[in-house]
Amino acid sequence: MPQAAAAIAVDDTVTPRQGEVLDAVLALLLEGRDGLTMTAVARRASCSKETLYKWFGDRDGLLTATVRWQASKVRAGNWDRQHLDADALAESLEAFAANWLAVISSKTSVALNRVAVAHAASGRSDLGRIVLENGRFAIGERLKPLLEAAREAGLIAFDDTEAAFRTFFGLVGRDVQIRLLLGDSITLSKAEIAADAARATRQFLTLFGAGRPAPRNRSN
Amino acid sequence: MPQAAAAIAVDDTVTPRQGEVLDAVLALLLEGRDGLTMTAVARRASCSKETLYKWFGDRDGLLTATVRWQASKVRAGNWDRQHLDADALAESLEAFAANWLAVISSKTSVALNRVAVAHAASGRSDLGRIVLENGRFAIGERLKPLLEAAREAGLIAFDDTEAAFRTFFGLVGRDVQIRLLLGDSITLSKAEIAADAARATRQFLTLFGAGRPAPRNRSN
DNA sequence: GCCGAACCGTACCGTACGGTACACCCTTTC
DNA sequence: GAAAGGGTGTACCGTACGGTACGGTTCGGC
Repeated sequence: MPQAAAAIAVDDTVTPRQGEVLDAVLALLLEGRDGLTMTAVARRASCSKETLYKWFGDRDGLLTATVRWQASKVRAGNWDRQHLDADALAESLEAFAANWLAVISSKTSVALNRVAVAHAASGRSDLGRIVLENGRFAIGERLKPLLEAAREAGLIAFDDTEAAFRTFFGLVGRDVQIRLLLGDSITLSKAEIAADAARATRQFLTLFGAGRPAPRNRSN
Repeated sequence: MPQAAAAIAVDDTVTPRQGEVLDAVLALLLEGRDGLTMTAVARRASCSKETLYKWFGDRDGLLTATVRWQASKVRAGNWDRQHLDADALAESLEAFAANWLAVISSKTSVALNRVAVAHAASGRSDLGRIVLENGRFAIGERLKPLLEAAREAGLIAFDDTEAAFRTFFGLVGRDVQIRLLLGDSITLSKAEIAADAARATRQFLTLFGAGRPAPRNRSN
């Protein structure tokens, strides 16, 4: 059976040793500077190139496995379904926003998104799709139930869940991701992330809140 | 004088023939598929590689000149300073939003941003900086005077102009740019762009409007 | 103790591409 | 009409990198 690579492509069963290899790819990746060659990966992971090709098929397979590997690490926590009142909603939204900001501003996310963007540019857009599904769309699917539960509880009002989510997405992310991808050296401290998450949540509730809107804030 | 390239790097004086070459780069670029080699550019532009190197120094110089060339083409219109009332403000904001959406969703912008992102990944981040300056920051500097004039006219209220702009940016762009960069095949028709621009403007005025807020809209 | 499988390290191959050199051509100038 | 300068087309070089082959080593099973 020559295609051990297929096993990795189909399910996410990764042996510990393979995990080490993928961690080496990640390490190399966020070292940046174009260092991501197959030879470099093999050296870093102390394995042979032949093993890399046996396990992952080719360079794209290795990158794909790495993206999946990283995605499998960051399955973030969910929200608390019962007793959803205004405070709990705001808290959950803030948590989502803060988590999302922390993810997109991490070096790992930036590096992986850059690779995926470059990959998408060259036609075969597998990586782009995978990153999108595990990032933008995954958080959408996780957040939408909260939004709809909050709507049913009469806390917020909207017609189109997708549109509401996209607005939230925009309020949270703003220009952060594109700036980071393009190499702008902004750094988000934990405090800034918390403040941004709170601001975005306030703004979102002002736009979509059903009862009396959240207090207007003019700064930030 | 061996460095004709320096002349292009410093000012934007581009001869018609050089413009043709840069247009060839753009054409090749949005054909995608990794076709952007120096040989391909030379063939497409019917010039010799030697000329390319003489004019632009090296591959990076050619890309940099291309980005500047494209940026010099899209200097968009400004707004009308006198008689700034609520309607004029909304109209100007919508025009900004629509223009910005049209730009970022164009094939050219996507292709150039992808190149710049890949470039930023490899350390030397010249292209990323240039794209950022001509995109994200340029529109910021053009929009901020409008926001501040509107504030002085008592139409909107905010403390931090930059923060207000970033919120507008987020409301307009949402997830469009990252999805396009990652290869998601969303297309924005003129009607959708207009609708999005109107929605973003309504939402922005709801958040920052000083008088009675713009009418809440629950759909879209 | 022997076998085979898995794997490491490394040498090697082919190719693509950035960059250079050169022969030829066309136009302008004196 | 000869010389000079700028440009085209092409052949060429060096290298980096994806991918393969192979000898050597470790280790589990019998």
